[in-house]
Amino acid sequence: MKLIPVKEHQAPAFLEGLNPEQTEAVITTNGPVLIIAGAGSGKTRVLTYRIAYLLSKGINPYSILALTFTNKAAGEMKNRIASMVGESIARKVWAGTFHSVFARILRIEAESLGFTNSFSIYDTDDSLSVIRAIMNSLGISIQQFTPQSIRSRISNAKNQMIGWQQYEADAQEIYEKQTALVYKEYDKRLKINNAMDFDDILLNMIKVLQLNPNIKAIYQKKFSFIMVDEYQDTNRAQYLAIQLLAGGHKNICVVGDDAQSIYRWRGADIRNILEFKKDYPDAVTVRLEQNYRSTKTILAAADSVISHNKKQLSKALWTDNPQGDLITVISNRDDRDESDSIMRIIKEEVDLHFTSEKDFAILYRTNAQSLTLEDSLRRAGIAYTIIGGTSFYKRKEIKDTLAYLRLLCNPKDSESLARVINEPPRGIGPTSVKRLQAYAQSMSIDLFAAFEQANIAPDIPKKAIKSALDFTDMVKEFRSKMNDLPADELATLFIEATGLLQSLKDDNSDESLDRWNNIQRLLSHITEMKEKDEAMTLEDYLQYIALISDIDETEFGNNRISLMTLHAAKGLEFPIVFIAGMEKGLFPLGKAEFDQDEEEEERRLFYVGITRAEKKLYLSFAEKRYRFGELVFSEPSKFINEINPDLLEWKAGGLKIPAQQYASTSLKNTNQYRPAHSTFTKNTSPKPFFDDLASSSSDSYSQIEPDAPIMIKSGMNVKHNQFGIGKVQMVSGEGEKKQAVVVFDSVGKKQLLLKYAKLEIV
DNA sequence: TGGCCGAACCTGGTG
DNA sequence: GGTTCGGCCA
Repeated sequence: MKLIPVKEHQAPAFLEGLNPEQTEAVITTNGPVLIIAGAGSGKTRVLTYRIAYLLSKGINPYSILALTFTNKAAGEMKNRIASMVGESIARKVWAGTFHSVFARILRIEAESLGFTNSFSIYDTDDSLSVIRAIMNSLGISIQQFTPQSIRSRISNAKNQMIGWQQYEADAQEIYEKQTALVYKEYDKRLKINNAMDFDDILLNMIKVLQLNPNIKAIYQKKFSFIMVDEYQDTNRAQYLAIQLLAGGHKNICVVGDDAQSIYRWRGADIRNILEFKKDYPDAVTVRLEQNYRSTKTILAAADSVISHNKKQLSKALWTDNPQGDLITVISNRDDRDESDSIMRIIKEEVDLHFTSEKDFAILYRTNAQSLTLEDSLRRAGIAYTIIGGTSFYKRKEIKDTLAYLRLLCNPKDSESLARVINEPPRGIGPTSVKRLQAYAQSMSIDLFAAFEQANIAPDIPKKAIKSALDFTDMVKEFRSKMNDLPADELATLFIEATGLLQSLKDDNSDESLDRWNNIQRLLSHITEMKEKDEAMTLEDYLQYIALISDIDETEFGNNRISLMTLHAAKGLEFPIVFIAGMEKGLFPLGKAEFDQDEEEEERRLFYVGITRAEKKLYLSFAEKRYRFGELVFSEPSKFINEINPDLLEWKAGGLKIPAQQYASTSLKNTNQYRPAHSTFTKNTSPKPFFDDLASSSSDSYSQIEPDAPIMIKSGMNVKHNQFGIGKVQMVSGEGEKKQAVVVFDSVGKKQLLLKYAKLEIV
C-alpha cells in the first residue's frame, strides 16, 4: 500500500485549533497509534480531524474504516466529517458500528460461509424465542434453566470465540452441559434459517477472513486506514477482527480510556487496550489529558469518584474551564416525586434562563426507570426523545411487521414464518405448525417449503392446508415482484396483503388503532429512508433496522430533552445533565455489593455519567421506588458520598408532598439539606406521610409494610421449590432487599431475594 | 383447534 | 407494571 505523496509539508489550516497532543494524534497516520483519551478531551474531534486530514491528503474515502460502538457515536462522527468535507465525500467513508460495517461486508461475502446474501439478523428477542423453542423440543426445563441465562451463556461463549464444539467439550456442571446441548442446536437452526444473531456477525466476519486468504487480502488492501473508537470496550472477537483487517499495513489507530470501560459484562477485555503495545511494539502513544467539556467542579467530582477504584491507570485530566456551579443533589420521596422535581428544574431553566430543551439529558441506570420519567415529561408538556430505547421495535406489531418483511426477503427464515403465521389468525394452529415443523425437519427442508407441501404432509386438516397454500402463494407472488417494485411500495402492499392491518382496523379498540398507527409509522419510515437513498432495497432496510435501536434519530437534538441509560450516554455531552436513581441497589446495582470488579465497573459508569455534563450536574435519588411493580425502600447511593462534599449542595425535591424527616437516613450532610419548597413537615412515623393530597400518586403508595425478614444465615442448608437443596454462602441487605447467595446442588450459585425465594431451612 | 384467563416472570446494559 | 406462557374450556 503506497501513500499518495503529501503535497506540501505544511498542515492544513483546520488543524490550527488543536493542541499539540491532538495534532500529533491527527497527523500520525502511518503505523499503529494508541490514543489514550480522557473524558471530554476532544476525542471525537481528533478522530474526525484525522479522517479529514487523510482525505485532504487525497486518500480515497472508501479506504478509511472507522469503527464505533454505538450508532449514536457513528452518526455523530459522520455528521462532523460531513460538515468538514461535505456530505458526498463523508458518506463514502466506512464509518459505523462493528455490527453494521461487518454486516454490510457479510452481505457481500455471505456465500462463502453457506449463507445467502439475504440472511436475517436476529435480535436478542428473536434468539431468545429460538432458544425457548429448542429447549422445549429437547425437553430441557424452562423453569430450572431460564432461556435468558442459557442465551447469555451462549452469547458470552461466542464473544470469547468459543464454539459449541469446544463448549461441549469443556462443559462440567449440569448448567453448562445443558447449555452445550442448546448451543449446538441453536447454531444449527440459525444456519438453516439463513440467520445470524449479533454475536454471529462478529464471528462470521472473522471466519470469512480466516478461511479465505484471498478475501482477507482484498479487505486488508481496501481498508488501508483503520480507526477504532472505545477500544477499551472491544471483546475478543472484535479484537481479532480488527487484527485481521489491519494485519497487512498496520495503519491502525485505536482510541480509548480505561476509566470508561463499562462493557466487561458483555465480554469487553481490558487487556486489548492495555496490551496494544505488545501487539504492535512500534506503536506511538498519544495522551489527551486536557478536558474541554466540563467545569472544574464537575471534573473534580469525577476525579474524586474514580480515585476510589483500585484498578486504574493514572491519569491527569485538567481543564481551563471555569469553576462552575456546585453539583446539586436532590432527595425525593419516591420515583414519581423525583421525576417531577427534574421536570420542575427543567421548566424553570427553560422559562427563566431561556435554556433550550436540547441542552438537557436525563441519565439512568436501567431502562425501566424511563417509564416514570416519560410520564412526568408528558404531563409537564416537555418534548423528549429516548435515545437507544428499543421500545418502538419491541412492540409486538412492529416485530410482526418486520418478521413478515424478513420472510419476504429470506425464504428460509422459519423463525419469522412461525412468528407471523397466525397474526392475524389463519386457522393454522400450533398443532399444525408443529407437525409442519416436524415434516420440514424430516425432509430437511425449511418451514416455508413445508407449508408449500402442506397437502402431502401428514395429519394436516383440510382447512389448514388451504390456508397454508394461500399464504405461500401470496408470499411468492410478492417475492416475484421484488425486483420490480421499490422497497417502500413493496413493503406497504405486502403488509396490506397479509391482512395484519385489516385485522387491527376491524378490532377497532384504542389499542389496535395505536398498533395500526405504529405499523403505518414503520411503513412511512421505509419511504423516508428510500427517499434519502434511492438504491435502498428492503434487505438494506431490514439490516439497518436490525442494527439500530432508535427510529427517531432525526428528532434527536431537535429541541427535545434526551433520555437514555448511562451506557447509551457514553461519547455524548450535554450542558445540563441529571443522573436519576442514585440509590443503593439501583446504582450501583445490587450485584456489585458482592463483587469488587463489578463495583469498580459501576463506578466507571458513574464516572462516564458525570463527565457527560458540561456546565451543571444534578444527582437525584428517591427514598422509595417502584421496582417489579412493588414498592422498594432504598438508601442514597454510596457513590454520592464518594464525591468531595465541598462540591455538593443538597436540595429536597417534591412540591405537593411534604418532605419527610431525613435525619433517619444515612446521609451525612443533613445540615446542608434545605427543603426547596415551604412545607417541611416533621414526621417520625415509619409510614409515609400522606395528608390531604389531591395528587393521584398517593393511592398507589398506600399499603407498604415490608414483610418480616426471614431468618436465613450463611452456612445454613436450605430448600428452594425450584432449585432444590443448597447451602447459603452469604446474606446481605435489609428488610425487603435482604438477599442471599446460595449454592445449589442442581444449578450452582444463585442470588436470591429472600422476600420472593421462600427458602425453607432444612 | 383456538381463545381466554390467571400465574409467573421480569429489569443490567449494547448491537 | 407489563408481558408471556401454560392450562382449561367451548
